Amino acid sequence: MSAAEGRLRGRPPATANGRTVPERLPDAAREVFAEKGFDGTSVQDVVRATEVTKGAVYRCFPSKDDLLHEICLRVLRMQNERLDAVVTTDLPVAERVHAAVVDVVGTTLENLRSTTIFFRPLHRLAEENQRQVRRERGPYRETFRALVVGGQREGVFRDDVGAEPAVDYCFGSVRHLPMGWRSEGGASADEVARAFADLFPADIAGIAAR
Amino acid sequence: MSAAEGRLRGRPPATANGRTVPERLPDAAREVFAEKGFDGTSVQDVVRATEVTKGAVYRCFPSKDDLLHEICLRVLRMQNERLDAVVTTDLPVAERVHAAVVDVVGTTLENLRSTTIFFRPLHRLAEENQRQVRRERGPYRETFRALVVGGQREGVFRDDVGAEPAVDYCFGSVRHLPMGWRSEGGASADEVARAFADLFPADIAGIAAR
Amino acid sequence: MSAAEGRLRGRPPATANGRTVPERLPDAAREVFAEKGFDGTSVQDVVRATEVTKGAVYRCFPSKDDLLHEICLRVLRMQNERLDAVVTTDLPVAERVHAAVVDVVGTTLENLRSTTIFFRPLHRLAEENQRQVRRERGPYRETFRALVVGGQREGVFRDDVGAEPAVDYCFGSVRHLPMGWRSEGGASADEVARAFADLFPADIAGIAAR
Amino acid sequence: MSAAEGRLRGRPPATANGRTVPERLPDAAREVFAEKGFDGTSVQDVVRATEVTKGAVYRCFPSKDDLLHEICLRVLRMQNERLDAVVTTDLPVAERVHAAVVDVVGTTLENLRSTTIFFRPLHRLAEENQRQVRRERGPYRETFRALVVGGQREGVFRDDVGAEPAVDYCFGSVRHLPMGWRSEGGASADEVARAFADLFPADIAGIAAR
DNA sequence: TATGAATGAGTCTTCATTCAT
DNA sequence: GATGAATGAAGACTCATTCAT
Repeated sequence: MSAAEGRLRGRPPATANGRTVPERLPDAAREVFAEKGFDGTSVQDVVRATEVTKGAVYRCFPSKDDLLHEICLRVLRMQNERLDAVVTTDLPVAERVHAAVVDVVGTTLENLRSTTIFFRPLHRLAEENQRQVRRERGPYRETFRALVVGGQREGVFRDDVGAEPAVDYCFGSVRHLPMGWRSEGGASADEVARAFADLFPADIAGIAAR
Repeated sequence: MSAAEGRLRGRPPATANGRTVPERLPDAAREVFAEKGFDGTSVQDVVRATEVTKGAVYRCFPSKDDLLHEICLRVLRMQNERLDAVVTTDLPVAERVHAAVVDVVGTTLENLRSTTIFFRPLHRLAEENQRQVRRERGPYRETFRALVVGGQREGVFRDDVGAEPAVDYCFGSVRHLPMGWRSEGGASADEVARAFADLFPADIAGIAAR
Repeated sequence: MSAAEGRLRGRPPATANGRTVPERLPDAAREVFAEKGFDGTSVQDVVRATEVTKGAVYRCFPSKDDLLHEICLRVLRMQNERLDAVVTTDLPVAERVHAAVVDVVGTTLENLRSTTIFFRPLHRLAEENQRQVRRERGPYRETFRALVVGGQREGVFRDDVGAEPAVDYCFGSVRHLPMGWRSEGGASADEVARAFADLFPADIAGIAAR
Repeated sequence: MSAAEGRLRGRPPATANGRTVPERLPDAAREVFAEKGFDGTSVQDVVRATEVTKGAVYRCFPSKDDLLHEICLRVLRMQNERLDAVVTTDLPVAERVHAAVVDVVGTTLENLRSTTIFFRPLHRLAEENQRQVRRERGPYRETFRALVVGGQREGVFRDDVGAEPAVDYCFGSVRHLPMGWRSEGGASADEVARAFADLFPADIAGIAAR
C-alpha cells in the first residue's frame, strides 16, 4: 500500500503476516529440514508445511539446494551480528570471550533443531554456494580468534597455546551440540552455556588469570 | 576349523579373502556412505563398489537402514575396545586421559571420511536401532567420565568443574572433526590430536597438576 | 495518421520501433522457436528473448500454440506473395518455374533456422488451426502446379509425368532442407538453390526443352 | 529354457511373445512417438502403451533420449540392409537405382508414422548419439551415390549433373514424406513410389538413356 | 543360496496459464 | 492494458525393495 516505492509492477507478492514468500519461506523450511533432515525432506513436504505452493518455491529459489543455502547464510549472518555486538563491548577481554561463548551456545541450543541442518557436509552444496558459505564463516572464526589473541597480547590469557586450535576446539564442540550426543543428558541450555564458557577460558585464559 | 563344519548344509556362504558377505559388506559400504553420504548413496552404488550383489545385500540386511546401523555399531565397538585398552594401562591417570584423547582424535582423523556418516541425525534410524546405538554409546562416555573422576579423586585433576561437561565438551569437538570446518586449516592428524589432548587436560587436570 | 485516432480509448498499445506487440511478437518468437524447437522453448524463454512481458503475450495470443500458428501463417503468406510475384512475370514459363524454385530454396536457406519449426507435425496443432494452415498451403501448391501445367500445355514441358508428383517431389525436398541432412555438406545457399532449380525442370521440362 | 547359454544369472528377463524388454520396447515406443511426437510423448505414455513398467524402461535405456536414439539406429540399420540387398543385384545400374528408390519410398510410406520421428532436429540428441547416427547415415548416402556414379561412368546416366545433389534432392523428398504435406493427396504408396522412381532417374539417367 | 531384472511410489523440477494489482 | 507473482498439473528420472529363476 505504500505509495513510496513507485509504480508497483506485476501481480503483487502474496504476503502472510506482512512477509512475502522469499522472506518467510527459508524460516519455515528451516523447521522442516531440522525435523526430518535435508535429504529426508521433500520439496512437497516443505510445501505442505508452508503456506507456499511449489511453483512459488521455485520462483524464489532455483533449487532445493539453494533454499538450504539461503537458510545457512541467514544463520551465519545472524551469528556474525551477535558476535560483533559482543566484541564491540567495553568489557574486559576475558569477559567478552566468556559472553561470546555463552551467546553462541545459548542461541545454538535455543534453535537446536534449526541448527541441525548445518551438519550436512559442506561439499554437497554447489561449488559457488560452498564458497559463499566459507566467505561468511571465515569472518566469524577470525573475529573470535582476534579477540583471544588480543587477550594473549594483553597478558590476560596465557599464550603457550595457539589461539586457533583453542577456538576450533571450542567451536567444534558448539557445532556438534545439535547432533544429539548430549541431548540425552539433562542440563538446561543455560547450564550448558555456562559450562562451555567456563571451560573455554580455562584452556587459554584461566591459567594466566590465576 | 569351526566345530560345526560337520553339519554344513546347502550352498556354503560365498567368501572373499575368507570373509563372508555379512562380514565384509559393512566395511565396504562404510566407505561408500562416507564418500557420498548415506542418503546420497543408492544400494546400487553399494553393489557397484562392493563385490556383493544386490540380492546378497538384502539377504544379509533387511534394509539399507539396517546396514547403516550395523556400520555404526561396528565403529562404536571398535572405539570402545580401544578406549578400554588405554584405560586398563598402568600409566598415571593424567597420561591415560591424554593417551585416550590422542587415540580418539587420531583414529577419527585417520578414518575421517568413514566417520562422517555419524553425523546423520540419530532419530532417522528405526526406533529399535536408535536404542541399540545409545546402548553402545553409553559405556564409552561412562568409561571416559570414570577415568576423569578417578583423576579428580586422586587429586590429580581439579574438581571444581564437572567431569561430565568436560568430557562432552571434548567429544563434541572430536565428533565434529569430520565435518570439515577445520579441514581448511593445515595441521597434520598428529598435530591436531596433540592439540586436543593438550587442551583437554588443561580444563580439568592441567591446573591442579601445575 | 490513422483516421481512427479521434476515438482512441484507454491505454494506447505499447510500441517499439512503431510496431505493436501483436506485430513484433511472432517474428521475435519465431527466432526463439527456431533456436530451441517449439517444445523446447518455454513461454518464459520467449519473454526473455523478446521485449514483451508474459501478460502481454497472453493478451495477444490465447495460447503458446496460437502463437506458433500465427508464425506459420505469416511464413506461408510470405511465401505465397513471393510465388505470386514470380508467377505474374512476363518471363517464359520455363524461366518462371526456374525462378520460383530458386526463390523458395534461397529464402528457405536464408531463414534456415526460422523455417525449422515447420517440421512440427501438423496434427499437434488445434483442429481449427490445422484447417487454417491447410487453407493457406493449398494455394501455394496449386499456383505452382498450375504454372507447370501451363508449361505442359504450351508444349514446353513434357507431359508424360504428372505435374503434381513432380511438384511434390520438389517441395518435399525443399521443406526437408532445414532438417540438416545436408547441412553436413558444404554448398552455399545459392549453389543449392541452382542445383534444385536445375534438377526440377529436368524431370518435367528439361527433356521436352531439349 | 535353453540349457545352452550356461548358468542363468539373476531373475530371468520377462518376455512377451519371446521378446525381452530391450527387444520390444523400441518398436513399441516408436509407435507412440510417431503418434504424438517425441516431445509430446511422456515416458508415462510409453509405459501405458507398452507392457513395460517405468523402471524397466530405465533399466534398458538410460534416458528417453537414448530410447529414441536406439529407434533411429534400428531404422537406419534396416534401411542400410535393404539398400545393400538392392545394390548387390545383377540388374543393370538404371534398374538398380530405380528399385532402390521404389524400396525406400515404399518402406517409408508403409511405416509412415513410425518414420515421422526422424524429423526431430538431430542437434537435440546427445553429442555422442549424434555422431553415431551420422556414422550410420553416411554409408547409406554413400552407397547410393556410388551407385549413381557407377551409372555415370558406364555412360548410362548423364554426368553433367553431380550425383550428390541429385541424391540429396531425392532423399530430402523421401525423408519429408512422413511430414504429411502430401498426406492430403490420395495416391497409393505404390503409386508414389513409382512416381519418385520415375522422377529420380529423369534428372540423372533418363536423358542419357533416351 | 545368489542373482539381477522388475516394480512403482516418490523425487526434484518445469511450465502453460491465471490473477491481483 | 500491462505486469510478473502465483498456481498446480505434469515431466523425466531414481531407487529401495521384491521376485522368478
